[in-house]
Amino acid sequence: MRDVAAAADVSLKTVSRVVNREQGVGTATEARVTDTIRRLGFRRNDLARSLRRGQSTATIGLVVGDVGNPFFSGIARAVEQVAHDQGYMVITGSSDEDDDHERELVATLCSRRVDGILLVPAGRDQRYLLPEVAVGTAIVFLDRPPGGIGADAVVLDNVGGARRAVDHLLAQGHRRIGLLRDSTTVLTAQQRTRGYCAALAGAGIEVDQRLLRSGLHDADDAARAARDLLALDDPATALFAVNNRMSLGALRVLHCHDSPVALVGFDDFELADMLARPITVVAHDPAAMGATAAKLLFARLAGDTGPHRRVVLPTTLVARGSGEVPP
Amino acid sequence: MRDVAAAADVSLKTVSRVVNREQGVGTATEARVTDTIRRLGFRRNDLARSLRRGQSTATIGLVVGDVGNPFFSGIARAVEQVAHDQGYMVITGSSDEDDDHERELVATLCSRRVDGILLVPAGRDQRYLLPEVAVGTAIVFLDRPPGGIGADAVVLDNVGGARRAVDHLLAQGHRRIGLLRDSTTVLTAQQRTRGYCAALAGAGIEVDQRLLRSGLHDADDAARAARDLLALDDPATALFAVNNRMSLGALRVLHCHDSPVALVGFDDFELADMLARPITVVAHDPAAMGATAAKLLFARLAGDTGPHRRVVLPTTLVARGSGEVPP
DNA sequence: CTGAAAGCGCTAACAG
DNA sequence: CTGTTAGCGCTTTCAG
Repeated sequence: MRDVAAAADVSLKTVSRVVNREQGVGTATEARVTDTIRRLGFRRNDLARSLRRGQSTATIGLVVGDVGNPFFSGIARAVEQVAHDQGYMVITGSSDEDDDHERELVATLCSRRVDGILLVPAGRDQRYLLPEVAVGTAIVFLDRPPGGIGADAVVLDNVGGARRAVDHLLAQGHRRIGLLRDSTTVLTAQQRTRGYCAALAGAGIEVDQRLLRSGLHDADDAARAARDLLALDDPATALFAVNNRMSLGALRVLHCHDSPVALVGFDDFELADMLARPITVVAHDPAAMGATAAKLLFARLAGDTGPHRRVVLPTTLVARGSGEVPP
Repeated sequence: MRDVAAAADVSLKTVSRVVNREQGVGTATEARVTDTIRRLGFRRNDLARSLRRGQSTATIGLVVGDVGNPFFSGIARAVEQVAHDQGYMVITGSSDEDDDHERELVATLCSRRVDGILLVPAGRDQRYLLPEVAVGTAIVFLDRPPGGIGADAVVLDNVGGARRAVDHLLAQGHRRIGLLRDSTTVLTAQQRTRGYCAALAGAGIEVDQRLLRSGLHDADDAARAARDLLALDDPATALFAVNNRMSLGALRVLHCHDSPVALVGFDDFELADMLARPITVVAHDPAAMGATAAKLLFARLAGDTGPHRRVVLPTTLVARGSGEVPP
């Protein structure tokens, strides 16, 4: 900028005015400066700008479990869209559902002075965020509510959705319904398990611990667990998968299984309706979740200081076949 | 930092030393400073740090067509992983395959002084990047080679992959093979069309322009075009879809079509093998592409000044059924 | 309409 | 082992 000023024979401030389209620059001067800028290939340094202005880096952070998972990439896409409309960029990080990794990502984002953070928490305790909140960083939770602190959150009706899924299986006459779930620490898995238990309780069925498989990290784990459940002395006749990866594993097993086994999965799939055995799911809208959370964040950045809000998005049971198999 | 220095009764520089774990601070002093930092909730401002050090913001930019598309989110995930290993974060942006949008995103990234950019170009001309390259920003192209400038690139064997796909259909006896492709400006679509034409030429078949459908922006467009092709007086007996969205549209049509029509698509799908009509695809590895490109970028950032490299990743034809249907 | 000086939060270079 | 000074590239404040 100094170089531009020297070359155009004006003061630094004048260049700054031109760059920022401020008023009060003579047309001739402006033309000369604009020209010099182009000639020298000058580009404003937004780092320095943010530093000096002391606020708004026009950047928000997004921490999800894994951008490679369509659920999260759907969120990411929507967030990016809203951010772009506001002139913001987004730094995305995947926590791999790991507590420490989550904290590390958040810390880095804060060090870079992002204006706000959209967080899908992996851990159960986000008290580590208290200093950041105090400093004024806006934070909105996605998919799972905050632990140990108050904050805005956009979540799904997990208990209700799971309950409806399992009720649906019960209505088909199933009594032995296996549960496939990932890490027990992730709150959504817990809530969906609650829905599962509530449905069974509603039908007067006691939960058989052997039908509950936890700590499954990926589709392969889920597939192994599904095979297990179908090989029990008193095997499961139906499966409830708490998320898309669990469903994927289950699908892989059921696809090669002779006697039909019922399956309902949480999270929808792109090709769900065109499968050999179209899968019945608890569907919801990841993009709506991302967009809602992002809008909430920008409302906070715009000065909204109302009480913490919790938005609960609905889920719908979409019957496609795999859930309508009798025992 | 000044506050910490004052509160701990040391100089600014000493705090800086502690924060950066530099040598030469008395254990007692260090403890005092560390304590004060925690007490005051101090966090180093990486913006100011980057500004002062004059290099490395430890951030790279990634511009893709649409993070919501599994092809791109697979890339994003791999890029993020490599970046994280290097202590970098990544700012991701979706161009929506729009030329202007691409330039705007790149400009913003440059203003933020990212150390490097991974770019899936939407447009055909990236000469606008010349000033950035001159300034030292590292740039690696993904999926499509640069236009008008020299730069590293990681691409697929598009012509070869498409040719094999169409050869495969020809081997089944097909003579009227429809082509579904998106924007004609996107180079990958052009190359895949070249492969299509080459295969037909190899079989001594002239290209029928009515079988070529271009400018399809999404799966819905592709579905409409596919229906058209099957409703011709002399209808297509097979379809070649140039990417996952085109395939999706075609699948949707073929799924409800009585007489079987052959289909081969470029890009693999997660559930491809479990579909009612398992889809034959030209498969490749998006994650490998992202990782390779990211590693190339970091090699450049580490000082590699060799000539521009072009890495061509292989494609494989995976026969699953939809491509093995006779006319 | 234009410019000079000060300073954002930090680190590099040099003292002590 | 610790402190002082200058300055990264920009904007803000105030004075022409």
